[in-house]
Amino acid sequence: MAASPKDPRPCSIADALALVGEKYSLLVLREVCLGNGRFDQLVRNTGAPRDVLATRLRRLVDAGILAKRLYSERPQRFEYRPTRAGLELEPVLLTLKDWGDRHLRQDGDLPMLLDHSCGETFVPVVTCRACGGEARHEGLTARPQTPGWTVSGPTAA
Amino acid sequence: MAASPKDPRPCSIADALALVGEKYSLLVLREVCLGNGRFDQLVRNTGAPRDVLATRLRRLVDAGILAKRLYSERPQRFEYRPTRAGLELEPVLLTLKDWGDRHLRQDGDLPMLLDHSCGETFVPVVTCRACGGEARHEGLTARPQTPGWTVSGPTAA
DNA sequence: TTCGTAAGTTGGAAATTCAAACCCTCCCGT
DNA sequence: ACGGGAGGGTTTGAATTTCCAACTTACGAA
Repeated sequence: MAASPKDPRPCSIADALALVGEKYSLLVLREVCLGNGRFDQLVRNTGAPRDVLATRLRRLVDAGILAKRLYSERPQRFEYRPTRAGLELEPVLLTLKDWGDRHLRQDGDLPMLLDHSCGETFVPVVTCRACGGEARHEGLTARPQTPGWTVSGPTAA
Repeated sequence: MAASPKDPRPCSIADALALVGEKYSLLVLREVCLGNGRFDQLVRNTGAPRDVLATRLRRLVDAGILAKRLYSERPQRFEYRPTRAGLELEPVLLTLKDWGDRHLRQDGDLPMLLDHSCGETFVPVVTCRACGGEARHEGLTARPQTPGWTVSGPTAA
């Protein structure tokens, strides 16, 4: 069956959000990346209801973003850890955190700081792999690859 | 009233997701950043139901992420555009798109390419503002600023 | 034996989502 | 004047999800 006229734009952002865009999923990933991968920790730290958490964890494991690891037999107890693919979502968390730090809080009451191995406090900058320059909206041009899906020129503020 | 024992971890990621983490919100931002800011374009390109879209748009405007702009009086017609704060969420979209491109598609069937002003195809890299090095999980140490909220050491794959 | 911990599952009420239809204002062609 | 059609929503009612509390299972400790 072909694309119906009501299909949305084909897009990797949409596909990614279909996996990790549900409520709590990225908070779960945050905790797991912080090393807090046990069920009860995830409940406490994310605020997710236990049943929703169980559903999210199944989905993230199925998607290959998290892996379940046994940390105790008798009684059997598991903990969740990020896979390679999960760790590669960390840049999304870092840029989101930075945005929240800058726009949703005044000044210095940041709930968490990150130290980089270079010795300084970590602040993320998104750069171009080719030239190393910081990504700016005006420097980017979208080129849709699917016939029928266009964009409407640049958007100035 | 103090923090009840069931409050989740204070976190800018959580705060950011409370604003833009609902279904369709980031897709709306994507379209608006592409210059497709009209209601019917947003319906078609994101797939959001019209009522949900109206709710999301109100929220994003209230949050100062989008602004409503009149592009025609008589009949009055509006279009939505990103504010400065909205544009600053673009790095989140860029890193999410890159993750989706790399993990959710095989090979070269990418639905959209970005050209950078340097002349090359744009691929995002998240780097440290201080040293310029690429952000890697092992190079980052989380330092929670709120008493009672800890992390459990590094997480290796 | 009873308590406590960890990792879920279950049941039912409450909140959201969805699709389709509807509304209102205007512009246009005849 | 009349009948579309476009654009930007709102309304309605059914289908899904979410939420919360309680329950379960499997152990280890006192």
